[in-house]
Amino acid sequence: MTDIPDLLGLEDQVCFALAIASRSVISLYRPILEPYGLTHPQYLVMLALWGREPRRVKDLAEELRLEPATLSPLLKRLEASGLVARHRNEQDERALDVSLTDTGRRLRDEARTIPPRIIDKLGMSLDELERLRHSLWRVIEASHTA
Amino acid sequence: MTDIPDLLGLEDQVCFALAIASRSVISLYRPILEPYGLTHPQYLVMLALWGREPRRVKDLAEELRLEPATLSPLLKRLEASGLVARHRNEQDERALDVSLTDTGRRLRDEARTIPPRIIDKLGMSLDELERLRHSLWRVIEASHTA
DNA sequence: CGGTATTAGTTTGTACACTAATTATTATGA
DNA sequence: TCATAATAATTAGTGTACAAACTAATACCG
Repeated sequence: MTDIPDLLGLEDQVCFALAIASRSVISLYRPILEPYGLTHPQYLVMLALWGREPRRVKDLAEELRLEPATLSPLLKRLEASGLVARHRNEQDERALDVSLTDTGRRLRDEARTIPPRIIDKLGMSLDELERLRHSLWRVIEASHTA
Repeated sequence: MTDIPDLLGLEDQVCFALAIASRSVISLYRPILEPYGLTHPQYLVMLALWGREPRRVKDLAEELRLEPATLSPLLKRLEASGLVARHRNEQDERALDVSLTDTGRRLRDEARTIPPRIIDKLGMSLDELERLRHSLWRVIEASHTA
């Protein structure tokens, strides 16, 4: 295996760049989301529910690419914040219907300012961000066929 | 604010794509790192130390873009695994010198197979991955001037 | 020189991400 | 019909990432 190029520099690793980029961008959201009492993962859950509700836990977990084990306490905290309600489904008592409260629905209007503020903070063109986003979904898909 | 474009679709968010891409790629490492008894963050620490040792905690934290609060228990566990040693610096007793053990140094040889295996799993060209990596560092830098 | 500010690393607390196990409900097939 | 397999969501356990607080050592400046 002497012909394996030495690719062990930390900054050579795409996984390292992905991890740092993810964390760095998410850290920009923190001060913006804090006044709404939301963490970034909670914000993503809200985005999913603003898009469509009511939803099953399993359905949300799939859309958010999370394990239900992660989502369960996350939803619990959102419910405790009064943004989300969870009710046992009547047709299938194993399932929960997760929906927004009125408060949760109204929050969408305020949340509309968030993406432009982040884009502003980054100072990158929409083109560039769009290209990045596409290549990210490219690698996500590649990782699922691996 | 009626002229703010509605950018609240979950999949429109670069941050979501970043989070999922990061997690997805990192999940590919898990079965590969498991036989070495390493988690992905621990692997990154090892990469940093293989690059240069001994190191201060603060120095490692900066290179890994981690908080010392995160790195401290992480190093503790690596020390417990026998891969890393931590000694109080003699010139400045506040500081630790973090170095590899012989076992830790030897692990580098086995680790050389890891990046090619991941690249193989992803089935993406080196060109494409390199372009991605560059744009990721681009956004990392942008987030730090924000 | 010595009191105070700063620094290095750790601990505590909270949230999250994954794996494994658990409980209750529903689907399946003999 | 009924025992068993599968499913939905939760809980428990481990590791990690960040923020705040803490302890001990060093730097600084009057």
